[in-house]
Amino acid sequence: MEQLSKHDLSVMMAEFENACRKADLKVTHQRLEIYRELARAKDHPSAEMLYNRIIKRLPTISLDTVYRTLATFEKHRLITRVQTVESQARFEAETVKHHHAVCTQCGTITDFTWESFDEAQVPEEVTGWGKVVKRNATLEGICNKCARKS
Amino acid sequence: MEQLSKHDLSVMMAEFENACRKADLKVTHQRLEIYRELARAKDHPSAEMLYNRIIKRLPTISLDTVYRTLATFEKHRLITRVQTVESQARFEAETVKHHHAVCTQCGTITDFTWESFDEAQVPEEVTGWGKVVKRNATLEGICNKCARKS
DNA sequence: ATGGGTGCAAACCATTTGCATAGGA
DNA sequence: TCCTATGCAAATGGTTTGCACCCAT
Repeated sequence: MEQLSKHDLSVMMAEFENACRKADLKVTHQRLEIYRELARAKDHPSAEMLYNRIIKRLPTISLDTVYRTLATFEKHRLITRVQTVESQARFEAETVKHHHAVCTQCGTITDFTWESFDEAQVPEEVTGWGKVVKRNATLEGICNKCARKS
Repeated sequence: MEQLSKHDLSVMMAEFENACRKADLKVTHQRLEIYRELARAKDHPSAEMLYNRIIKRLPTISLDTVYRTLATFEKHRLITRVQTVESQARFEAETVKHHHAVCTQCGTITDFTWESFDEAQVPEEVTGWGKVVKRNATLEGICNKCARKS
C-alpha cells in the first residue's frame, strides 16, 4: 500500500523542474519547496498542512502562495486534487493511477491500486451517457488502527 | 439511467414523515418543503439551489434553515451528501446504492448503478487496511450532449 | 529589464453559530 | 406548556484577489 510512487524524491524533483520549464513556469524556491514537501508527503496534506511544514524551512512564505501554487500545479497536471467528503480540499503529488480508502473515524486517506477496477467494463448505461475519461473508486470504512482502539 | 428511484413522490413523502417521527424530528413545513424539493430534484442541487426553489413557495424560509435541515437529514440518513470535486457540497434524496458520472464540461452529475462493482472483491491491500463499509465509483468524462456541441 | 511570482491585507463565499422568537408535540 | 426548529445577523474558515514589490529569465 505504501510503494505506489515509482520515483524517489530526487528524480521527482528533476522531472518537476523539466515540467516547469516546459510549461513556462518559473522555477522559484517557493515552488520547489512546495513541490518537494508534497512529493515527500504520504498523508495527502491540505494547503495549510503544507504551509505549516514549509514555513520551517522558508519562514517568509505565505499561505496565499501555497494556495496559488497548488492551483497552478494542478492546472498543469503536476499534482492531483483529491476528492474527499470534507470541505477542505487536499492534495498529493502522486499521479500514478490509484484509489482512496477513507477511514471515517480518523479521517486518514490511504491509497491503493485496483487494476481489475481500472480495466473493468463500465455498465451499458454509462456507455450511452458519454465518454469516460477518468474513473475513481472511494472506499469508506474503519481502518485497523481505529478498530483496535474501540 | 433515470429510473433509479423506486418510489413516486407521494410515497417518498409518506415514508419521510414516518422516518421523522421515528427519529423524533418535528414535521415542520420547512422540512417538508426541503425534502419534497430534494426528492423531486434530479440534478443533485446544492443548499443554495434548493433554497432558491423553495423560497418561491415558502417566501419566509432562510438559507440557514436549509443548511441546518440538510445536515439534520443527513445525520439521520434520510438523504446523502454527494462527493464532488467542487467545494460546494451537493445533496440528493436518493438513497438507493448508485454511482456518479460527472461531465467535466457542463458539470452535470448523472447517477448509474453498477452491480458488478458493488459486489467486486476489493484488493488484498484493502482487506489488510480495515473494514470497508461503503464504496463509491466516480467517473469523469464528457457527456454526449456536450460532445455534440463541440 | 521586464513580466511573472510573491507577500500582505482585504475580500469572498459557503457554511456555521448565538440568540431571541415562534410553532409543533 | 415546553422544547425544538426557525430567522436573523454576525462569525468562521477555507480560498481568492488587488496591488505593489521582488526576482528568475
